[in-house]
Amino acid sequence: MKQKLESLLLHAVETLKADGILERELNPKINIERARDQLHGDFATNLAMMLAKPAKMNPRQLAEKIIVALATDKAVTKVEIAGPGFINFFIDPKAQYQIINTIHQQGNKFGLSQLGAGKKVQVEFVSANPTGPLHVGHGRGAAYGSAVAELLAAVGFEVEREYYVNDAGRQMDILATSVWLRYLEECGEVLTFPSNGYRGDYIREIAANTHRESSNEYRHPVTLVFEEIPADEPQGGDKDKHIDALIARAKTLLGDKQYHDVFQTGLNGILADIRQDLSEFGVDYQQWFSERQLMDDGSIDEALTRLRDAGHIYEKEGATWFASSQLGDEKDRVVVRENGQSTYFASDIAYHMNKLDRGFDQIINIWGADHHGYIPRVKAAMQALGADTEKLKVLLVQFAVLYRGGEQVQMSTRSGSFVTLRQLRNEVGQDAARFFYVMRKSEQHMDFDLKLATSKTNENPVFYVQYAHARVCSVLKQLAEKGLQRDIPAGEENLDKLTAEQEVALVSSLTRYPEVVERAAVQYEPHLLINYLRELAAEFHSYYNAHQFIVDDVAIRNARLNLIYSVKQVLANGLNLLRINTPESM
RNA sequence: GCGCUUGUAGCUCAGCUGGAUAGAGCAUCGGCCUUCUAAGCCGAGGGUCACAGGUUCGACUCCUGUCAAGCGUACCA
Repeated sequence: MKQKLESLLLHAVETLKADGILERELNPKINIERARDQLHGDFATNLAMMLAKPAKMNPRQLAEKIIVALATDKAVTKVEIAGPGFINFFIDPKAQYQIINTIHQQGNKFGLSQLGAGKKVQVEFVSANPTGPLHVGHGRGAAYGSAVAELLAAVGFEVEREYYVNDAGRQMDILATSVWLRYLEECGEVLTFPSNGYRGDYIREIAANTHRESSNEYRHPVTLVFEEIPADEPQGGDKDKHIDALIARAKTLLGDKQYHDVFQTGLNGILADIRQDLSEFGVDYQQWFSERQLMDDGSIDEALTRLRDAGHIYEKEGATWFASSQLGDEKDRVVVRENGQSTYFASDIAYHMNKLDRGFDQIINIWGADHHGYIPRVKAAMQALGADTEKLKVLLVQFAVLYRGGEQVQMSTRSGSFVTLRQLRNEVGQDAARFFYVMRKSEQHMDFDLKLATSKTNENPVFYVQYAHARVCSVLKQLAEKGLQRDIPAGEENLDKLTAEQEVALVSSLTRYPEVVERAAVQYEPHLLINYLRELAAEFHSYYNAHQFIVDDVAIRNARLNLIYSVKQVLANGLNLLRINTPESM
């Protein structure tokens, strides 16, 4: 419909040019939007106001001329000038009603498109360090990232979902050592757990499993383990020196092979948990990409060599630096430390080189907002590698600030005091959690009161949308119980009987669905889809209360049933896209 | 200090990429179930869109400045 109006207007502009009213060189962008108010018809354009100045006419006069030049079209019943110079179009309801038939034909394919034309897009999200279970902060990235991925897939992109596993670095050593110390406790050793170790219960579980499976294989007496280890902070020492010494001790006492075993046990245990958690949350990945692999297969060396060859690398104070400040970053960054170890950033350069080599047309990184300062250096690295930085899109997700009954909940993986995603899912339910996370714009700071979310689950808007779906199902069930059947062709023939205010509104909303999906996908804003579903549900509930569907008049009955069936279909399509269930009864 | 993000109803948030009278949920108040699910509907009150300038036919939306909040500003990951 929009396209049709656009071409009508383009023709009108050409006519005016031919008549000498408009200058030949003018090439206006035709802007057509849906009218917000029904009084203003269905669509409106601001064309006359845009052209008023170059044409040296007042907008309303020009609008009149445009309308005169406009070719007539069956679907357009009325065109009028309004306000400062809007041209409003009123569309024949009959043309709009066709959407109901379209929805019947396309079913769960309605709303899908080929906009993406099969372009390859990678969406990397969550990628939380595997040092503990996912907490509610990660949940937002998980829900948002998967919604973005699903939307892109729906509009025809070939999407690959990826989780970057930070399985290298000091944090992981701390994790391995924490597991080992808990394991020693399982063996019966008595020790003071380092203040900087991971204290969560999940570490004890992993340690207990290890002990069950391997008995005392990794056991060493505590006296040996802590011999000449610098004091921990609570004992007046330095917590970092303390834990680093313990890591080194673990490596010597266990040897490479056994240390690696313990390390791997910890990593696998947590990763398995994360994987299961996400899968249960409706988030599935095609790829789990290991940071350690980049080190082992020489990718990091290769990336640095490429940067060096391109003249972006220099040595200073014993370290190796990437001259990112010349490519838009605030300052240069270390890639290889004085001690010879590469930095996390070096891994990330290699990782992005790898992504580029995999031939994606678009690379989307979804990061926590606390990483925003990181964007310029990654873009700088991509540019230095000779890539188009436009290929990379970083979407930031603000963290939710957690409250419990008005009091802020502090979260720290290290101390083990945090609310896990799993707890949240169990408390508020799968659908509510997903819906809630995606409901708000991703860059919006979010307050999340757990007490409110858990105590008043009925107020969660997800039920409102699901309820609309269930109500339609219920009507269709009632129909069968009354020995009646939905006559689809009869409904199609009588769509013009749908003249009630609520019916017109619903039909108009149904026609919007494909546009909403496209917009939500292209702008990476799944909350637009949520808003749409809430509006559609509201219009349906309103309709439900105002009119009876199973009426004696066969023509009206079937027309109405076709309409509400279409509503159910679109609600289901939208909820499915968001991986939210569509209950048939509630 | 500098940078990024945000500031809209009592609270939590939308506002369709510059359009017509700024919307919804919760909370408050008043109505609607002997007929398809009341997890619903109908209605009322509630706003200096942080503040001040600017850009133009028109600004919650764009620009500048001020104020406030969160985050960042490592040879941590």
